[in-house]
Amino acid sequence: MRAVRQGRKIDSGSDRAPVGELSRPVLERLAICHQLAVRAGEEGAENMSSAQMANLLNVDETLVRKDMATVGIAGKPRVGYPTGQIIKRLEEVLGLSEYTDAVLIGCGSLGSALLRYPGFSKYGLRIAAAFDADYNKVNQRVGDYTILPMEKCRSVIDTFAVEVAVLAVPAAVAQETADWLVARGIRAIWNFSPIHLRVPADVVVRNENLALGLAELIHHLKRKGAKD
Amino acid sequence: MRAVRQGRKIDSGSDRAPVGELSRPVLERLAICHQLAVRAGEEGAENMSSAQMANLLNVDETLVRKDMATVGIAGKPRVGYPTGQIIKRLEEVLGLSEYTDAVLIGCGSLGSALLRYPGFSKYGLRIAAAFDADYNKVNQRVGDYTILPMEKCRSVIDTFAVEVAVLAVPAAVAQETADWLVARGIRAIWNFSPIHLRVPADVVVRNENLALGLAELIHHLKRKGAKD
DNA sequence: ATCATATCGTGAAAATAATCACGAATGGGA
DNA sequence: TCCCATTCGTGATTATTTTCACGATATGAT
Repeated sequence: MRAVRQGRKIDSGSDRAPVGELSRPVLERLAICHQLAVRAGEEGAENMSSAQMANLLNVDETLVRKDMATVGIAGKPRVGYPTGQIIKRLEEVLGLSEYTDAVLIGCGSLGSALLRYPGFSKYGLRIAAAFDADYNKVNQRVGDYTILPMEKCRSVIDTFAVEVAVLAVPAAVAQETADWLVARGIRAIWNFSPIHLRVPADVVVRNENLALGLAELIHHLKRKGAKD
Repeated sequence: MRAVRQGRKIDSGSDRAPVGELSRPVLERLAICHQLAVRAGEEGAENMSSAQMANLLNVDETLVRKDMATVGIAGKPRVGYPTGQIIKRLEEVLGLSEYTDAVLIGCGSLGSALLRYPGFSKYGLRIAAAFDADYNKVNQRVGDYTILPMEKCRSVIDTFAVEVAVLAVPAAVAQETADWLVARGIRAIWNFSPIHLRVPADVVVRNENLALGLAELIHHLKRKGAKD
């Protein structure tokens, strides 16, 4: 049996300085470094140099060294940084090493895909239950989950002390759903609706805005095309 | 019947200065401003002030004014910026006003969800066809599409002069699939695999890295929780 | 054992991004 | 009509992020 309580350190003895607030660029690079290290490890590499990582990240190698220093990963001259330590330490820092419980709201096509997405559990997110306001969807099975009616959401949040919600509802009801969740104790929202949510200052929102990604991609494509 | 050729301006007479390279932060804010303006417009607002947008974006209002200036949107003192013009101009700048053709590779749960996602066409991306290497999936219908075998991908790319690919294949084959696509003329990849792709310098990649988003969300949640 | 070289670590400098401060313009009310 | 409050526009300043420059250190070859 496994502890369910999220957000608690499972003191494993190797905790280092808790690392202060990390800025977005740093966090982004660290997450990518984690992936790179995992891949390198799978390919048998014991170490990675800052130059290797920097090359893949398209930044100066100094910056990678600074990032490593920020989270307390030490390298060795002429060798690099040990992949094992990169992976382990970054999983601590990025919060990937402990499970976090979440509820998923909205089981349309995107929500259903997220429910089936194996990556979540790999990255430490455990969907406690999935909900939909549409009674036609309630009781349907999606992957390992049975869709529950919104009425039951409150008790699940309370029972598991869930603080994170994955929001995949239509744009039209995204804001009101977010308000409802916040009122019921949700402290962090991973928002997949194409709406910029307005929440109290003590609630964290990450907008996974596909429109934005698309805009950025197309903008760059056009720029490149124009250039050559 | 509709023109199919993508990437061509449908000269509508209102083209302004083509706007140089926009940095990522600017692009991000503009995309959000677009959404805000759409919502405000739906609620009947003729204008938005920089202060309103800044408040929703959590930045200084000056910055919003600078962004507007960057893309050539003018406001009026005491009134603000006309929502209609914000929407129209930003759709031009962000490339949302003309259709761009794309192929979608990988029709697993995420790929299928993307195929069904109505937001794409709203934001100017037209999926020409969807492909999967798994013959069990070929000929299945997903939304409005029939999954095609990878063998047919090349001819679709050539026929429609497709430059954009949406990549939703498993991590293990993401890199090789990307290489294959690039070799066949794809110039931009919207990557949903949890892998940092390596591509030639003249190819644009946008990594829609869910693990990264999750890491950022959880990191901030922990920070907040520790603070109060 | 010593040297040459690759790579880390870090303070200084440069580049980029965001905010501040304030003048200019506009619409509404006395 | 003229003033006042509001909001835009933008140069100067500050903060943040990235790169540069260079000394320190460990490994492998002679």
